[in-house]
Amino acid sequence: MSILKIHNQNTEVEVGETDTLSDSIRRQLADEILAGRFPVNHKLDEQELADKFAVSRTPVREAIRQLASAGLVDIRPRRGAVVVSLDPAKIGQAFEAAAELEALAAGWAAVRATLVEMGELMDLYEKCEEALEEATSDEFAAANRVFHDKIADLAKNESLKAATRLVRVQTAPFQRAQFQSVEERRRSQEDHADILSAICTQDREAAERGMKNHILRASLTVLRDENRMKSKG
Amino acid sequence: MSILKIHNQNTEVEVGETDTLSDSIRRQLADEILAGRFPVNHKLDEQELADKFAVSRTPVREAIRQLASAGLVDIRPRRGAVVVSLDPAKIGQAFEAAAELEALAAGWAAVRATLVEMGELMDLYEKCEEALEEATSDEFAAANRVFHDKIADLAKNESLKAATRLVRVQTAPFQRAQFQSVEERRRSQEDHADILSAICTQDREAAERGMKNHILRASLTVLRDENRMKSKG
DNA sequence: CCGATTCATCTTGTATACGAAATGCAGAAA
DNA sequence: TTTCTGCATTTCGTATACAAGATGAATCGG
Repeated sequence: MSILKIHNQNTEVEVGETDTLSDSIRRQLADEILAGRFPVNHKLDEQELADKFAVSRTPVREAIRQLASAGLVDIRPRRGAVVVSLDPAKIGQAFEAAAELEALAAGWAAVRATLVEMGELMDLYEKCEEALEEATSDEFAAANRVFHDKIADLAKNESLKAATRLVRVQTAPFQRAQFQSVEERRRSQEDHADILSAICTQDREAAERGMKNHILRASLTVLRDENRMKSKG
Repeated sequence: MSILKIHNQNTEVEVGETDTLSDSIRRQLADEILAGRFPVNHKLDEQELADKFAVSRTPVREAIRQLASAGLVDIRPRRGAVVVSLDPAKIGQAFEAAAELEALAAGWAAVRATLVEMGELMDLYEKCEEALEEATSDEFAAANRVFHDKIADLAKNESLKAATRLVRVQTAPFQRAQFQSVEERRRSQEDHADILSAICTQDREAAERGMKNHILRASLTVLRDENRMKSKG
């Protein structure tokens, strides 16, 4: 039942009481990969990482295996694990899929959310609003994520939520850069307003459409930036 | 030639060439769980399984971790892993999500498949046709799965395919019983015909609708059977 | 000069050992 | 009788040891 073992809301990655070393290392490695601190196709040497974290190879191995399940690394038997190469085609597919899955969730949320839950979603929308101007881009990104997660909750389908999480991992490395500009945040928040109102009026179609457009638009922004970065240097 | 094979003489462990022991054990455990040979909430004792497969705890541990990532077992740190309990609500959600994801895939397949690929899909359809009458229910189920997998391929989106796979794991235990009756196979094959023709005429809407109906109808059949089984025994 | 082969080395996969947390039970206290 | 506590046992998490495949360089043959 607790697939939500991973609470990423706090930025701290300390070892909790109930947590195991493997979990801690998995989180730290995931963070590093998603932050792009490992180059693509970088080989993850078990012994090297064990030394780095001052543990034995065992928890490192387990962490790497879990990262492979999450789609962050690729394991070739007896030849080690490498950070997955996210070629543009795959990235595009991930955003495309994410748009559909989150749109589906928004649609279901529109017809399944209770009034109380709508209120909660509004609260989260306002949290984003507050983070619009003054907060750091990471803080806004966090508020943004909470908003989206809430919608996934309101869809009331654990399987869809799990699927969404799976896909979102692929797109995560690129969303980091998204909210650098206040402009982009404002556009994003406008979309959120549309989606929120669609959900609160139980307008399923509008919710779906709004979320799909929201993600596709953001995807295009991100991918264009990515391309510009590449061609520049 | 490998000592591993000699070592495993007395067991059922099959070691492929590229495969690792962990992989082999993961597959076998997954099969057993999906076949319902482990009761729900059954605790997976690492040492016990290690003895059963005549290996050490290490590969068993890795296998269990991967099963957890696949959503088949639930690991509580320091308290072991148990086969997940699939309460009816969760199962329903899984079918619901599967219907949407596969419908999405069918829709994309309709507008993205090449003529050659349509031909290949037709071939797979006919494989199902052949398996309709004479084959065992497991054989038909296999052909059925290949057909669905092909559609997922034709959607040309790796992320969606991965998401579909994730969700399908949850529904797999129940699809086993589905094709026991020839009647049910015929209904299923009728649906396939509709979906196939929609894809081959590039009718996206029809493909989506057909697939969604197909899966929802099958889901209802399965779930009703499940309920009957329960109330009877 | 270039390619294939062999051997040394490195890395992964698996086994085993050990410490620590969880579980279960017995016995005491209320 | 019930519940709490303390201990013994079990099982898990991690460390370490060992075996087998992969990697790469040096050598040999063309």
